[in-house]
Amino acid sequence: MKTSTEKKLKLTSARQELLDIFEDEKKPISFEDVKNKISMDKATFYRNVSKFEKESIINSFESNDKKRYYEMQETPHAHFICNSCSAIECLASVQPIELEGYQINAMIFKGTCKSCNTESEAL
Amino acid sequence: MKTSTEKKLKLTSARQELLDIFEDEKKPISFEDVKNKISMDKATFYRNVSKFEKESIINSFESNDKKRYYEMQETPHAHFICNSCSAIECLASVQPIELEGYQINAMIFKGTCKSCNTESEAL
DNA sequence: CACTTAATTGCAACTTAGTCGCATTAAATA
DNA sequence: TATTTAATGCGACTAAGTTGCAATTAAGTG
Repeated sequence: MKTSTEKKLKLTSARQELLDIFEDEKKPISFEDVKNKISMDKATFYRNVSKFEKESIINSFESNDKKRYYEMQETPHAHFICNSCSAIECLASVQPIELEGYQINAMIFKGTCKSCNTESEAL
Repeated sequence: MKTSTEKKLKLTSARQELLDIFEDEKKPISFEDVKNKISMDKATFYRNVSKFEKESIINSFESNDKKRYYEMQETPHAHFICNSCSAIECLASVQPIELEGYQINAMIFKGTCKSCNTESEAL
């Protein structure tokens, strides 16, 4: 990760708090997911993740549930969103796709996840 | 498309209006896109697209702009969402991906589309 | 360290996509 | 055409995310 001076972002306590959380988490998280753990206001949360994203520190995408999910920008990988239980999984094994003329930064698959599949088979 | 009796859905004028629009459009549309063309209330729009989706008549997904997009469920295809201009394109050529244990119903790619790519190169 | 300044914060008010309860209306069926 | 049950319009509501503003704080400078 680049330092705050390189990015000309001040390293405030709110930002440190967020960076710690994002580094601990191994999957994308929404404001809802962290609102009880953090001490900052939601406006501060949103303003900071927005800045982090502009500086390429984190990535984000919208899920099925009208919420935006954020995660550290580390090794690029695809995501799977379950239409049944809304779980989000990171897919390390899926190879990035090439498309003439397009620059692809993210891949999202939707459908039914492993555990929801097994449940419905059991019926 | 299955008939309304098979689906036990009444074929109301609002539903006919929506089906006509979805058949005309060749790309996913949001409520915003059609609100001036339709005569029904927004609650009716949302209730109907929700029923259509349950009955597998249409598909939907969320875009970058916090809006949900709907389209007829015809030949399955991937979608591309441009992070720069928010345009949504249907990608007929992309082959569906298989993933052990998962059932994949939709594939979404995000990045920069052809025209936004060319624009930035021109600078 | 004290001083300055621009960036950041909290707060409250706001915006907007989508939902919900309810009384009214309109399909489908007999 | 009478009955029934689903569907509609309306208005009020919800919740994610945004914005303006005054107060605060990080970081650089002497």
